[in-house]
Amino acid sequence: MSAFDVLMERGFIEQLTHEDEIKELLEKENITFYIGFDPTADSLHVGHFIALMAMAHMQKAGHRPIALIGGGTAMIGDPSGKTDMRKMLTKEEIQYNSECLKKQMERFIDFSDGKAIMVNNADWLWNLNYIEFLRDVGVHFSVNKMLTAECFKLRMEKGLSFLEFNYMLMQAYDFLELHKRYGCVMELGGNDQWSNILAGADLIRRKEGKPAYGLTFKLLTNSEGKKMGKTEKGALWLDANKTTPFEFYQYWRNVNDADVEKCLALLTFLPMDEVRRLGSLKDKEINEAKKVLAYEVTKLVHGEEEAKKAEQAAIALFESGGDLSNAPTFEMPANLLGQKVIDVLVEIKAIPSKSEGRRLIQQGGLYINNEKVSDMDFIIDESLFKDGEMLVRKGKKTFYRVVLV
RNA sequence: GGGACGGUUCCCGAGUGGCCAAAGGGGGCAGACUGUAAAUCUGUUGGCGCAGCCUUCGGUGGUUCGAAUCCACCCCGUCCCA
Repeated sequence: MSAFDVLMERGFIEQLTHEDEIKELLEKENITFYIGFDPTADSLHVGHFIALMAMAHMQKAGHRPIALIGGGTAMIGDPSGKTDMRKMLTKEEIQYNSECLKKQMERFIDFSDGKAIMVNNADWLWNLNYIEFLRDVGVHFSVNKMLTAECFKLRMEKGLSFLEFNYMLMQAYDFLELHKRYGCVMELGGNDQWSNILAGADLIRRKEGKPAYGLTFKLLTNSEGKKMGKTEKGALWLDANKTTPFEFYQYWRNVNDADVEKCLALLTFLPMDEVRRLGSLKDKEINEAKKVLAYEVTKLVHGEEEAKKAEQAAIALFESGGDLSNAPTFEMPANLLGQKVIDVLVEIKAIPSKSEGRRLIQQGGLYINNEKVSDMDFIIDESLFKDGEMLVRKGKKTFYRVVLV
């Protein structure tokens, strides 16, 4: 089975520059392709994870991936599909972020023995000569055409700075550069990158007279078409310090019934027969599929050990039994004993403000050791701790293990 | 550079001297119903020593008993003209 068939069957593909040619190419040859990641934050998130999965599938099929870190393009900022210009990052921030992304990617892709390449476009973008670049690359771009590009549509209403307008040229130039250096013939990316990918492929055809291809992935959306991978705290990060393995596990444990199969196909390596079987489970049964999904994705991102811990914690909290020690934990200094719940919870940062705590109690959403707290002045004392720990529950799904220290 | 219009609480967006912690929607949180799902319904959504008080409406000063609302200057954005 070729990489093309795998990506198609698992539902990765949204658009292709040349469907038939790409299909044939991926069947008959081992190619070099690239995916770019701009270091706009110090961690990758789920959106990037899809791309990494696609990269891994391609690599398994014998193709050579180039993971490009956009240290240069992050200096510009991609306006594609965004309503406003992003905050400009400093060179230092970008360098720091680049290092973080690099470490994360090494966990998913095998870079040993030249099986994959990692590059940073800062290496060639930071020292570009403006005049040379304009004469060399700029001539090949039509402003008229760019203005009609989908990726700028939103910005034609709210304003687009010249800085960001240049992003497309930078990315196109990357593709050309990788083509020359490594014989890279294909760029993959999220569907929001379609215009940029086309620009790069066009540039190679014009300047080199050689074919270049592009392919975009479906954005991870739920059955209502909304972007997935967002939590109340923002993105669902791959970094354990930004999104804990338990939170990460719970996110997938709670996906909509309708999205389970799609997620299994995109985010795990389970065989498609198994994916389809799990996806076809109905009603309560589908919870089994969700457990598999949560476990598998967490395993890929955080490793088997963390995945098991997260699973254990979930069993302990929701099904009773299992090992509680892996549940999210807060430490409570012993000198807080004798104070009101609200004060204690705010102090250990389990809730952000006392007003919120009062609201919780008023609405009957706070439990200690599974008993509802209805008294605003409820006192936390030592008798609540069994073996030095107490279980606080906020609403139905948020649990904290509080440990006395 | 000239002119027009804007900058409101997490987001969108009403408010144009006191009745404004500020309509409405989105999102969030909680409750009911459930399957740790979805949909639906209800409540809630600045902080605190919570029948009261304190801090918020781009910034700084001013007018006024009283300003998100009026005035001055400044900063930022969009549009039109140059």
